[in-house]
Amino acid sequence: MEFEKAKEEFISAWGNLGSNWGINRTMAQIHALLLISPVALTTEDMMEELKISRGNTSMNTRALIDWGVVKKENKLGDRKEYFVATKDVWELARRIAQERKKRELDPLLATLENLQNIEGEGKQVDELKTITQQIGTFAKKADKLLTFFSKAKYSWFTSLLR
Amino acid sequence: MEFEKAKEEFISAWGNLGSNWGINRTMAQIHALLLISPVALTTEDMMEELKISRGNTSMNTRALIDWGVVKKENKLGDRKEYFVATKDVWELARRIAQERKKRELDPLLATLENLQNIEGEGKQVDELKTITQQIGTFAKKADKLLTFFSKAKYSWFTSLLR
DNA sequence: TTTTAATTTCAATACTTTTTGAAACTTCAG
DNA sequence: CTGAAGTTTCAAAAAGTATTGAAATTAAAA
Repeated sequence: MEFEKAKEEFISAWGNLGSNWGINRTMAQIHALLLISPVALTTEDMMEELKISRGNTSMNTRALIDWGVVKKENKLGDRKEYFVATKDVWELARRIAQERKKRELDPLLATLENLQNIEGEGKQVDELKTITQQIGTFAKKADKLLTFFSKAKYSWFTSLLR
Repeated sequence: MEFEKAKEEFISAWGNLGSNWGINRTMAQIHALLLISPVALTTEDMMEELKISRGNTSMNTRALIDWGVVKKENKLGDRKEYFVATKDVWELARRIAQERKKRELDPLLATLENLQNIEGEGKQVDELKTITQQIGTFAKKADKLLTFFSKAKYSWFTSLLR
């Protein structure tokens, strides 16, 4: 396969994966572009490659920096900002896990906590109590696992498969 | 907390969680409603409780059935269809993992496979090759793990935490 | 078979999210 | 300080997604 074609395919695949994950398409595409670039890129470079506006580029590189998967770089004697992605896939997975835990699991746990003391009795109440309790137990385990995951070494992940 | 209030909170929390996962809000809310209901519900029941249209209810219960987390039930001498959710949280987690693997990981693996033979040489090509290869390795491991997960017993999951 | 209850489909509409682009802002150099 | 290069913000527009509601379909009952 020709290089340009392969590059497009990769960027598009990463964009798709992102949008299934609640990460917006452009953010994922910028990330893909940085991942495969051997050098740091400027806002202009990204705008040009992905045909997106300056504003969009700015917002989404910032979001990537917030996720901790992209860093700014400066070059001496150059006023522009340059961006590079963390190339380590394991590190990337950890960051994503961490961020999603923060956004999804933590609020769920808080709500379930809040639902602890449901008043009244009867079948309906029992059912609600049972389910929230079960989900709570499960979510706490998932939480622990994700916390561990986001601090673990790659070798731990690999060893799970044996 | 009063029962009605708790019920609303739970349905709303589940709906939120869903929409962070690329599952639409209504689908998740119907699911929540069925999860906490001690009896099977009809389309009418769900429409009324969630204030949604007949069409919406129909589409989303069908989707839940496709995901394998809701089942139809019939009552003798009653023409209506009744719906129940799988109440087993572990079973639910497995189904979701399975479905998401199918939708996200499998297509990514296919694309990476497709990107195997990139023509040309130079830094850019090398970088693309390196990254796709790394992601491929990681994705294959994640795939194995998810496959295992979606077939495993709850006790396996629990034992991970020790 | 015909009638009637229930369900599904889908074009139109409402709603949500993303993207643009230009103005405001920041920062550095002269 | 002033001007130029670069970056960020945000209201408005575009694009994408979900929801409605009524017509079409299906299936049980009479």
